[in-house]
Amino acid sequence: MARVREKDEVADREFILNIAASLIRQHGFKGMTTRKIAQACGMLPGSLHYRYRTKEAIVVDLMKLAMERSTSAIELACQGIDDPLLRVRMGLRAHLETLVNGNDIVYVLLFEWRSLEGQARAEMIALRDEYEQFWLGMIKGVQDLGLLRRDLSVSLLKLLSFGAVNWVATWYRPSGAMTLDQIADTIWVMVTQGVLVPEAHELAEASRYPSGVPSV
Amino acid sequence: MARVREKDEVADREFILNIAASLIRQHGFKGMTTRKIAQACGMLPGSLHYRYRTKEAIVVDLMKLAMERSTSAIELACQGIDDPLLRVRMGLRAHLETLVNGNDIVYVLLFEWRSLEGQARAEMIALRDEYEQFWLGMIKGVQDLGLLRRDLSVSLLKLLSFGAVNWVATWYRPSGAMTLDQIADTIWVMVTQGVLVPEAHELAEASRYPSGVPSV
DNA sequence: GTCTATACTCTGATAGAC
DNA sequence: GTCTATCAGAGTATAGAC
Repeated sequence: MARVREKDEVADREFILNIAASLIRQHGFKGMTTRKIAQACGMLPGSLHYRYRTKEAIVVDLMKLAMERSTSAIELACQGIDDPLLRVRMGLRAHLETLVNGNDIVYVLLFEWRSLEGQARAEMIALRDEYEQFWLGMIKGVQDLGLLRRDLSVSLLKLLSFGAVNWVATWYRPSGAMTLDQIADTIWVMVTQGVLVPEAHELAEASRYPSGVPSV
Repeated sequence: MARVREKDEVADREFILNIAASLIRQHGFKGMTTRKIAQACGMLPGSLHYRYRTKEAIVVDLMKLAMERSTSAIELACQGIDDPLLRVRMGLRAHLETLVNGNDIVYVLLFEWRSLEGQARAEMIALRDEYEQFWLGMIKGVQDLGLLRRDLSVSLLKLLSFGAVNWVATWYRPSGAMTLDQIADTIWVMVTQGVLVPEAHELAEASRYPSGVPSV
């Protein structure tokens, strides 16, 4: 009996949080109201307040769920793969998929954590850093094989490729011309080998700012 | 007399919009209140309402200003440069600089346009598309020289590199370890030549998803 | 665990004096 | 062009019945 109850609790939690995430994505944190969540869940505001005592508590729980989902999706995708290069490629694809194909929970985690303040915000930043640390480890696996250019900062590469991937969520539509596989493959080619034909690499390296350009 | 007045008007406009952008970046569109803007401008709410009849009108004007600034910064940076490769490199650097070193106006344009609804939203999307079209032209200049890999979509490359650049605004701090020049150069190397040593390009190309991985 | 009813606060916007 | 004063609505959160 206790087990059945527990299952229902979890299901309700995800149901509520999915709706909350969708509303936050549409209207932002301040634009999402507890009334709207309750209504979409078929409850009245007072009932939702029984589950979550404050609006902020909903978002904190939502982001924890997003972190769990994202991390486990990547771990699953990399399971049993030893080649560090392929691990990154698989992880990148898994990250992209949970971001755009799951629901709005991961999107909210990545784009709306600034909405939180004080303690809740610090907590989220810590969780996010942990997640990015995970990525850093994967990239370092490639570095340890001596496959990374030595003139580039690893943590900067992490942030830049993270940006290319996460930004996809701002424009991707399932009905669009590009499939997720095409996008993931193009990111992979761009980041690992660059977008220029090999013959042009020298030209790109040689391009220098004209004199007189102020340093930014 | 009329000229002096006009100068004051423009100055006031930018003053108000800078403050509004800063507040939106901190609290989101809904979290920014007209009262807060007025207070930070040393006005009372009624006075601000005389300048902008609705809250949405403030944001629309703000985004128009952001677009003007961003476009003119890039045009200035590319002025007199013929090499398409260098044009992109200079434009990218200028875009990055107005995004993180100017003030919060361009940030709000790129990250908060979803806050708008209806007519105002459509207007902003049109302006943004125009801006991205400008970038597409620059990238096509490189393609016309035959320097771009032919297996990649140009508009996808635009979106992906746009993502890598724009995401910088979410983590960059002027006091951080990286200078803007370092960041811009690393983006350039990553996007044009890739982050792997040339010897590893073959490995990256050869890495294939293991069988049994469902297509996403 | 859900409902009803409500207290309290903040918000965008307005009207009219100066 | 700025101020004072204020309205009507929406927001979070609460208290207590069921």
